[in-house]
Amino acid sequence: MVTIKEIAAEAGVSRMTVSNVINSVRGKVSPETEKRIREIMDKYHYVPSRAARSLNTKSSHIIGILLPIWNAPSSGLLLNPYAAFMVSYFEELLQSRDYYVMLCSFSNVEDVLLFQRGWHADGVIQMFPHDDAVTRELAERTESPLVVLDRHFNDVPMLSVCIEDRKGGYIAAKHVLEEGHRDIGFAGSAIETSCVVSERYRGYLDALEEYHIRPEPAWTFDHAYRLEGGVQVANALLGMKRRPTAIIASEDLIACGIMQGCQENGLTVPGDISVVGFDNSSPSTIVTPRLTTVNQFIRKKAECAVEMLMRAMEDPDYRSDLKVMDVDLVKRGSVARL
Amino acid sequence: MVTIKEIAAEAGVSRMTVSNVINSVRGKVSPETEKRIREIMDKYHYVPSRAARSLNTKSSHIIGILLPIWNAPSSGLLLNPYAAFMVSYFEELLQSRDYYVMLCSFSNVEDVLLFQRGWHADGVIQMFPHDDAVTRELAERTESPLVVLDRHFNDVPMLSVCIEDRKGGYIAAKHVLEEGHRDIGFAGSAIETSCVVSERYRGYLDALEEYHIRPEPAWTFDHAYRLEGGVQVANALLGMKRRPTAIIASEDLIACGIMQGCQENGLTVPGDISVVGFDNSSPSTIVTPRLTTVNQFIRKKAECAVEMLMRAMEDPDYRSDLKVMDVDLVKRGSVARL
DNA sequence: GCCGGCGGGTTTACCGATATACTAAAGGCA
DNA sequence: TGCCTTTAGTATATCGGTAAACCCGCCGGC
Repeated sequence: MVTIKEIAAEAGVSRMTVSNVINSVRGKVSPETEKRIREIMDKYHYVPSRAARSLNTKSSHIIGILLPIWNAPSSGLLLNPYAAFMVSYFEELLQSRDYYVMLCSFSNVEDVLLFQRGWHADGVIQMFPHDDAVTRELAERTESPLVVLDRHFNDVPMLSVCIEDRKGGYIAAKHVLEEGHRDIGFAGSAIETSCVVSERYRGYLDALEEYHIRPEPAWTFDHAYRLEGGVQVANALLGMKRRPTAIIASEDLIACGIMQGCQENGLTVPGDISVVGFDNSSPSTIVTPRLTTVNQFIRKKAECAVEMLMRAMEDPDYRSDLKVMDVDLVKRGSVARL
Repeated sequence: MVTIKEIAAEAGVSRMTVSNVINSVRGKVSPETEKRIREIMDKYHYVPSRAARSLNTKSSHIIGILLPIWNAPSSGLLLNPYAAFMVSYFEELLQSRDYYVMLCSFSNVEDVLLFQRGWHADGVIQMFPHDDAVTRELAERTESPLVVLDRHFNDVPMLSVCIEDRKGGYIAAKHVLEEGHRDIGFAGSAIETSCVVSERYRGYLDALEEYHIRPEPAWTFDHAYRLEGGVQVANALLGMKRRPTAIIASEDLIACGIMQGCQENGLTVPGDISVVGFDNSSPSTIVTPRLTTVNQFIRKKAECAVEMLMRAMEDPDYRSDLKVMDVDLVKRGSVARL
């Protein structure tokens, strides 16, 4: 593997001159010399070593994507379609700016600090902050700029990109209300502990209140995790004397589970029950009927997070900000007019 | 940020002694000295710099995951659920061995070489080799061990992990044959150009031949890409005077599209038409009825690829190998007995 | 004629670790 | 006692770059 030394030797200049060519330092190298050096670099397909570079410049060009490990191994976050989209967008946006994505699964804050110190990551992004204590500690102790998705604390300086969760819950419920539904349930993964879910739930309550409807406690389903959680909700629904005519789910996958559970037991969607999802992720178009869902602009969210990170990397005073991204409703086939 | 120098100074030893502690070199440091040094390292939360390390050891501990860019940006590979699983498993398996996953999207071989040279990646993994010319060139020019998924050439030394695609196509078709079907179609994304798909197609033909059935050309659908491709196949099916009673898809998402297209037009699955998918990826459990599909052991495949890579990194002579992973059929609800 | 500035370089030190070779003291054995 | 081996280190060079300071010739201005 050819190094800057060999290039310099062959060009008959010092290494520093080659370095100046690499970094396009203006007014340091004559056009002829530059041309000569570039030709030699091309000839040997020379690429400067990132490791050697980062040693001096204190900039590794590595961005860590933090993937929390929940419990079992291979509970990998990427298994969530929304996360997979996110990572994919991050990779694209960052690589185009010459930053590279390194994945880092972690179970506690110490793991992250180890990662940051070891790789000298220029920045890190945390997705799915499921544990507030961890997120808070991370925000306080991180050694390079951190952008957190979907969570923000006002009492700690931190950079966050969130979405209008409450509005999302609201427009989902409002939509079914406008379609004539009055008996509306809610199914969420962790209404109590997950801030995202509780906000969505509050939005749902807001809409009901607007129509002077008191929510029926039996129709609020907590701890409905992923597809199976949705199926269980459907089973519970099936056993009820009086059922809601519509149900709002805190995530698409839960909505899909509800649809599946209903359809497998003779209830049609949206004929017997209307369902609204949240995220507009890939499952929402796969099911039949396609799912009406609250759309997050994932791409814009990713762009926003990257912008924040880049700015924080340049400006050491930029360590506290919150961007809240809008949401809208994608009407597809899972809601019927009553 | 504290470095080895400060640790050495505080411990009153040379940096080399600290280095020996870090690397647990036996018989180089007395137990007392080691204890003292470790305490100081802990006190400062010292973590050795990977960049500095890799400069000398020629081992960066970076593994690149190559994500081909097909055409438009954000055609990101991770959007494919199978790919997301794979990357997630790689990340987990590699990090537990102290190797870190760096994502690298690329549109040509030159991009990959730049990546490898720049980061001194210890190894790279290519997923979704859609272009044989690129894969071949990559295998020839790669600068660090390369493991290719789902593609192998016998005339080039290369390390590959494939699956029994032909067997997969065969058991899918055989299953519906055993269930009494005789009019069986096939829908694939790129039968001609994608080796994976063409093998699956051949397996399908094998099964038909075993039952002395001549395939009906009108029931072979090529260029059915992703969900929409499947929907289009369904639409084509709907317009036919004589329809197959079952259809084998080369990927789950296509199968889901077929199901959706049929269900939206009054055809029931599996009542009117049976569908078999391929991959056993997340969409297969989301749809109703759940999809009968050919299962790849994705986790095992990932483990196998990682083992190969590790071995190749140790043994410079290990540069040609092919592992073919088994497949089986997951019977769910999308196939009816005729 | 002298000084300052600029273009186009070079020299030297350093980033944070490791490899290699070397040393000094202690222990084993004849 | 002398020689060899082992233990526990140190010294120095090096990995592949970059930062910072310095150098030199030339030109323009006063």
